[in-house]
Amino acid sequence: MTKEQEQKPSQQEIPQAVSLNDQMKRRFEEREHLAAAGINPYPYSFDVTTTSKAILDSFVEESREEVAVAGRIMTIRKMGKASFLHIQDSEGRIQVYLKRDEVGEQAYDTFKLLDIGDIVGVKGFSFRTRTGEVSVHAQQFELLSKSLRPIPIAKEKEVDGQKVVYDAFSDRELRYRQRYVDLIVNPEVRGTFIKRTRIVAFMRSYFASNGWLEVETPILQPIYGGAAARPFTTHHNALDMELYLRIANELYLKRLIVGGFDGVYEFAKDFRNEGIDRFHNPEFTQVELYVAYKDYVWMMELVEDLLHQACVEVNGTGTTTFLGNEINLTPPFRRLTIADSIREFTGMEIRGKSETELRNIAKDLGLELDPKISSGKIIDEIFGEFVEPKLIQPTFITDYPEEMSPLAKKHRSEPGLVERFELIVGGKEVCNSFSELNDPVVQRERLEEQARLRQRGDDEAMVVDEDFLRALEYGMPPCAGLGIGIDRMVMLLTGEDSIRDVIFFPHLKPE
RNA sequence: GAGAAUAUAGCUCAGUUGGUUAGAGCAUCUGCCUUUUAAGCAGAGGGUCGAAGGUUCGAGUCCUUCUAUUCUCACCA
Repeated sequence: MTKEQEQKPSQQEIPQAVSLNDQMKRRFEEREHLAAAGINPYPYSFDVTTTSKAILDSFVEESREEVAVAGRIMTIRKMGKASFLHIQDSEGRIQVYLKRDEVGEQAYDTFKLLDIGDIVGVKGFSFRTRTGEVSVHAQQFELLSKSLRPIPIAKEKEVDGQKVVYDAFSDRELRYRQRYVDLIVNPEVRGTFIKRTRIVAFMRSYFASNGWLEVETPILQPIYGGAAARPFTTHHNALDMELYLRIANELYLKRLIVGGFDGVYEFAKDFRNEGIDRFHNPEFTQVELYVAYKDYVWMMELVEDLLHQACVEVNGTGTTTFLGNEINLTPPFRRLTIADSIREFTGMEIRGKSETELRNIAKDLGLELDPKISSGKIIDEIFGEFVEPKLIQPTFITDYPEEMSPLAKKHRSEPGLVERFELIVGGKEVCNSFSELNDPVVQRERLEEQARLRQRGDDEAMVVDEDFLRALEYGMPPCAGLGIGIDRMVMLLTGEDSIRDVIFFPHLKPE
């Protein structure tokens, strides 16, 4: 501390880092006033006996049920010697009626110092006001936490049964940067995230009830694999080695199938060093599931059932609205091979075509292609451009070219293809699955082909993972694998149209 | 990475072809009000107009650069 600072006694004890407007200054002063009056602005606990929702749900006229609730003050209407306020807890809001003659003059004077945003505890009884709102008639109340920053006030009004919100806190940047404020002020945000948790919990119980094992595998990986993507790189100091944040956990889960588990799954944070938009966040959640002795046909049925049940679980129906379209998730979903889908939407036949022929087809369709990309990628480009955006209702696209799918097993009857499907909903990929390749010799060939693509300039092609190949050489049973993007699935089931609205703290550049 | 839009009070927004001291509603403060609910009535305070340069007698407004966000495209299982 410098001499200058020492000599200047800080009268208000306001942290320098906090920039103050008049409202904050006032609240800092109020905090001091309360403390000076012997009231701890941050006491230790409060005995809550019920919630706002429970009071409203169980209200019986004239019963004067004793309650103790706590929550954040969201509205205040002072009318001289009595006041109304709404407090908000985790379940919703309830109105509190505070009368000087009831709580005492001292307590009422303290109340008059409080602000919207403060957290209070109230003891009293439930009753219905003259205008009909079930409320708590306070007999005691106390401050539980003083709020020093003014929260954005959104006022609500019922007009013809419709709720109209005035001055809603709507600045997207502020909402994402200060999600805590967003959650306080915008109740539907809380609802979306509760649904997210319920969706994950439902999937977890669905998998567990089949006897499969939830596992954890490394996030820091010496060799990244299991998907085509650029990784984040980091460094381990003690070992002095490069490590990668996983782009997928596929290869580790398959090692566990080799190890003898019949079914394993992991809800995994994956990291991909790519662009950010409303469908991509650099870190995102994916569940991967591997089940021994099953194939991709079996997995399609599982996906249909899982998605439909998850939708019913959170929405009460099998339908949802996604990107402006009504989506019906009632099984069965349409199944279409990728070649048939391209024929349906472009009229072009890609089956059995050479790389040059495919390039010409793409050219005829008006696609400009990077000359480096090979036939699998060309098909993927055609599909992504002309087919995928048009698949609104859930559709399984199946039987991809071998080259696009180095970890999938070759098709049992179609040469050059693999047993793989993606589920497309609303024009977006929701999940990806295959009959897993378990022939170690073929797997080595495929990975070596990937290495060649990599040399040719495809920096998303996979790397040869010798330990993974060694595991396969010990023998992996036939196996079906599945990856579901949780963030997109939550978007689908909640109707949110940006990934930022289903991730609490989406990635933003620093302020 | 490219283009477009946006950035004004705590929140939501006005602000004309550049022209006195930058406005409104809510929030805040003071006073009144013991069943209100977008409570009400009377008064008051609150702004480095995203940042930095420039043009001009004069810039919230025009120009340049920068920053962030949003949207579109590119990238992207």
